[in-house]
Amino acid sequence: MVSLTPRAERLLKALIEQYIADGQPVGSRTLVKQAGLEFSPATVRNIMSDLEELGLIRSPHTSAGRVPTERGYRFFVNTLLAVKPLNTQDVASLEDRFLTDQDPQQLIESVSGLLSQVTRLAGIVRVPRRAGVGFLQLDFLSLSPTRVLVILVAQDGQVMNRVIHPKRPYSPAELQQAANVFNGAYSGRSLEDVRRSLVKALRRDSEDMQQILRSAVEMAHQVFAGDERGESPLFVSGESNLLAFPELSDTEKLRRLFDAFTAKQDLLHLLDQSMVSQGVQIFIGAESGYEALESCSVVTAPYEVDGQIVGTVGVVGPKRMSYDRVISIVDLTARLLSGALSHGQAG
Amino acid sequence: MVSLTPRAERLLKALIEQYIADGQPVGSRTLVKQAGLEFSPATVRNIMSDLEELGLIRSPHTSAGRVPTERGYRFFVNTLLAVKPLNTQDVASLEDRFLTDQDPQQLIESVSGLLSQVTRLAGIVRVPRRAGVGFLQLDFLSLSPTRVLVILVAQDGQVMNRVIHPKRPYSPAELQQAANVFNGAYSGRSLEDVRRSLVKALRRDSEDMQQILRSAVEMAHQVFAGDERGESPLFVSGESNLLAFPELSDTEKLRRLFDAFTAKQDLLHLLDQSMVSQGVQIFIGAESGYEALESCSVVTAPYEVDGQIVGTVGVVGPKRMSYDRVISIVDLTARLLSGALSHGQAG
DNA sequence: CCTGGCACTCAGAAAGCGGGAGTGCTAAGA
DNA sequence: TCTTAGCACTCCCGCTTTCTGAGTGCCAGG
Repeated sequence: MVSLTPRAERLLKALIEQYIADGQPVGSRTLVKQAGLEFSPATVRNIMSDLEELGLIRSPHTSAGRVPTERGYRFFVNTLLAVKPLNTQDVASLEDRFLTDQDPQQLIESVSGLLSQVTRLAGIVRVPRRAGVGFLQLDFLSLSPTRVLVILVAQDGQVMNRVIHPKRPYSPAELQQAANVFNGAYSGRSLEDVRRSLVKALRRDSEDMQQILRSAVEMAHQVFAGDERGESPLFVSGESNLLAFPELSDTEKLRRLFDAFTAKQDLLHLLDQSMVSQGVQIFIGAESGYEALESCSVVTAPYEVDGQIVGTVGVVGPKRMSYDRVISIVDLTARLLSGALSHGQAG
Repeated sequence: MVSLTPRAERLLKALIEQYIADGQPVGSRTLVKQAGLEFSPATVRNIMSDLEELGLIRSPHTSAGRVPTERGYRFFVNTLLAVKPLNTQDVASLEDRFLTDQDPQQLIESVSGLLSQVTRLAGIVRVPRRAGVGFLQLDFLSLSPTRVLVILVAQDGQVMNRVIHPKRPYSPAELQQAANVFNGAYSGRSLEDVRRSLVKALRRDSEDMQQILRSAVEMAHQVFAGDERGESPLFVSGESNLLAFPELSDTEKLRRLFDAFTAKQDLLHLLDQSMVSQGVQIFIGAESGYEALESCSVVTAPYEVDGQIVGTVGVVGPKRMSYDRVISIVDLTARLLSGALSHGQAG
């Protein structure tokens, strides 16, 4: 870890803050004026020269000011950044958004929009994989003779549903019975567990299994299979906010970035990475390891249900983002979401 | 309506097709070569001059080729365009996408992604308002003493759900009973209808109403209320495809366009407009009436459930899109979706 | 070790300059 | 009367040139 004189630190901090504020390379003169430093531009130039040697800042070209490098940003967030608490108004407006009695799935999805709105960057949310959750109940509902609606409820209140087309018509009574048998057998076990049992049950296909239960198993298996290949567990909102940043307006890069938002693969990996440890994590530029994100920084924080990390929320923006503000917001959001999802929580 | 000599029509058609293909203003010489015309560039220039007077084409500047105006495009799609059927391969790949046993809601949502993939433009989908649909069944499921999951199933197989927090704990048996009573009273009626009755029931709050039914009404009312203020009924996908078109790469316009995708207000109005009549509709540039869309064309088609128009699918792209292809795709998609959503449909 | 001074560098804007694509017009030919 | 070849003209585009100003590095004096 680099160590700097207090003066150099102060200067670096001022420089980065200035650059974050207006995106222009900052020169010695402006820096002195803006930060109200008590030494001269020439001195500042000397110090900046040192900082450049350390790889913390660089000039885009000979006679421009200096710009932070990724290392500079990293040093900044690691040791210079004082994360100041959000003002109470921001806090209140965030809290408001978690007071609704929403279906948890929808609440989670809405968080990406929330984050993008308050940060004016792109918000992302990693939705929990449902496999580990407990299975609560299965219902069959006849829509028409050939179409049966299967509703599967998990213990955390998430609901999955799917229309299936059984090979022969079933009466409502038969369906009811099938559901009862099924629920009796599996209620309370984890989805993963149920899934494994189902696969085994289908393979063995034992004679002693009642016809109706086998149908239930088949149907439910379809639902699980659908869940498996299912929708991407990642939501992105507010991509268009990023168009406001000139440093991201290179069309080719922009396209790559937006493609990454659509493909979701890279982001998903990044968010999975951030699920292993608690608290806010920050990936600056190439640190993420993904080319499409090399002009961006990503700030993430995992959220929990009943003490167990199940997903991640985050924000994607240009490297020159207001880290202090963004960090506070992401952190608070993750905690509010955890609170809203955990049991024993009153509405 | 303008009327043109057959030669002029042929020329205009060739010019627009050429311009759609490569986005460059097209001059008399290239036009002769490209379209294999049997007259000379000079003649072409004369005809182009006429077309320009009619406002169908224009030069961006003195010595560039010609570019279609909106009027030109309009004439093109109205009278010159022979919508050729899609090749069987495209048809097959589209049809494939509608064969899955999906929850209708999800199927509808996925169509915007489908459209954006096959057209390489932005796909949009207007989701049905649910109020008119018939109500099928309500279920209460106890998640914890203070949290009850309400599951509402509509006759078209759509499922809405929401966690509510009743004022006092209810036993599973009570909940079951409430659901039974409720379903007995309302099953088969339209959501709109149920909603109205609920409001009335709550107001009157009659003594003869059993306590448990009243709770059911209250809970269900919460669900309906949630549905009311509910999520935006519009889905957009593949916005990033539009970044590939240089004519849309003006940052300011792009930003407006993407903001329109996020705000959804304008698009929603446009799609509602297109729901009033059947078949494909095309809005070229300013025809849509929305500033953000003035560099774009929008192609839409409504889809139906059991003969009733309930929503719209569409595509947003630059004015120079392959109208024939896009029209075919949007049309077919709308029809496949209608088929997949209508009853009596085998899987 | 700080600071004023000074020469130097270089991006970016403004200006100048072909080259070339494409036009409109005219006059001759069918 | 319609078509076509010819030709002068226009004006965008890409190129180079020039100029300016912001900012630097370095030196020498405090």
